[in-house]
Amino acid sequence: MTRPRAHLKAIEPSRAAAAAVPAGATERIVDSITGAIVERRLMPGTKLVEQKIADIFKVSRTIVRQALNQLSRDRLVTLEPARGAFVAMPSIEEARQVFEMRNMLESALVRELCARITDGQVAQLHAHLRAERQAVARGDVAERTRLLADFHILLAQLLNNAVLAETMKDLLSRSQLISLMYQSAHSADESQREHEQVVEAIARRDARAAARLMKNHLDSVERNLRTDPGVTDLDQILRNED
Amino acid sequence: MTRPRAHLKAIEPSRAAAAAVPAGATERIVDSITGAIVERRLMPGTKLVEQKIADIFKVSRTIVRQALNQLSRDRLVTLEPARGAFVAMPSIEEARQVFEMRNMLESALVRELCARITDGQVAQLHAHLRAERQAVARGDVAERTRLLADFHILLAQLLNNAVLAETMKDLLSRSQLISLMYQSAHSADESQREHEQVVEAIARRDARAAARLMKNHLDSVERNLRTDPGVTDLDQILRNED
DNA sequence: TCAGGCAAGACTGTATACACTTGGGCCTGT
DNA sequence: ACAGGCCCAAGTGTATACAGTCTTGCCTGA
Repeated sequence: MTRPRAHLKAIEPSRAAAAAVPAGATERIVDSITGAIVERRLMPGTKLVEQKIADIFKVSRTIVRQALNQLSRDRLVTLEPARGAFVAMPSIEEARQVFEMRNMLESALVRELCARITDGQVAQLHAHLRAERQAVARGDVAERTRLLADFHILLAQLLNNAVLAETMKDLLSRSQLISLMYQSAHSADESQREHEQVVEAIARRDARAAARLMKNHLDSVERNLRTDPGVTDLDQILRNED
Repeated sequence: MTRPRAHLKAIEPSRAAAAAVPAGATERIVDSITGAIVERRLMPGTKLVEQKIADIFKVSRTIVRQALNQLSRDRLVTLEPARGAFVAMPSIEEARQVFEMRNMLESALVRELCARITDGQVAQLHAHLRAERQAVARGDVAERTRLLADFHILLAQLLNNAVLAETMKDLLSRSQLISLMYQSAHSADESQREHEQVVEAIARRDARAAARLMKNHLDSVERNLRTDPGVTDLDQILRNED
């Protein structure tokens, strides 16, 4: 089983984050790589060589290893003993499990939200939807992807539950990795409209409808995954010169 | 704010796990410390000094740091920059959040289980309940604590969902830490009986009842937490000579 | 021509060394 | 007697060195 070649320029410190607190060098690397993965600049299967990353960020391998360990706990990276770290390639079965769990959590989440949400929070949701619409309209892929994921995290945050929100973040980054591996045919446009419907139901405090619409949304995303990976090792080999 | 003194003998390699695969030295340490925490041999707030742990396990600090990092991501350990690692002291608010999330997840879990569980799996549950009863009857505190927690993890496993099961493991160890910090008045006996009721409903494939009973169970556990920490820093100082 | 094996390079895993920060005891001055 | 400040021990944070393992390309022999 061969692996794609690494194009590690993809994770360069990108943002002005470089000038940020020198503390949390590890976190800076984690964020950069996470970003690179969900924004599809690092493809699944790519090998992440410690020394190269260390050079890019001007730190020692010690720090890089810490970062890779964290990423492996988020399941964005797979560590193979004595072989190295690779961008994860979640299986179909794992995808099923992630979506099943999201279904359970998010149905319960919106039901609870209907019981407790304030008008101010509804306004927050509407503001988020507006941002989503704009990003979709102007075809800003990176931004719309981020916003469509953040929608679900925002729902968790509105319950004032950091524990839940953290879990949602994990599930969402895994979901994004899954979507890009199994090239979702689900259009951003469709997702966005489904978000609108969910919020509408929440605004009405209609728990039943909200839960049903959320379930539909998640099912629809999952159903639109291609059952054969859009990204295979072999596939990567054939197109790794682009 | 002063901290209790460390009695780090509590985490000695304990089991014959020492003879296990030499690979996964890090994991061995994580397991030992996790065990020591949930079995109350390490109290919340205890400082975990890297070199001492390294000596106990005969490894370098490098390995210990990896282990402590993992534990901090499980929220069993808190890392304070340049000060060290401490057994976590979850707040009341965090406890609320953990139980709220468990409520959402586990209600949905048992509902789903009612729809899909096989007779063989019901038998597995009955076997587990039998083990619980025996541990409670013979007053084996460590074992009954483990089994009462494993019950919830077993439910997740029966759905054939490793992602969910992993999350449940996390939530359960956090719950155990919470229970021991806020000295639960909830008797093992009562918990055990509530588990019986949940399983009975599942065996009947009565989703409504199962979800309701599970919710009651979790609420009852949470309600029985003392709202003032049973373990305080000060408290620890006063009794740290025992 | 091709399979098998071998050796060199690349990379990971662990230990160790060193710099820096923190906390506490001791000393001094009032 | 007590407050304030200095200094040293303890411990953490990072880099580096070294040992072990895996990969790959080359060479040999059939």
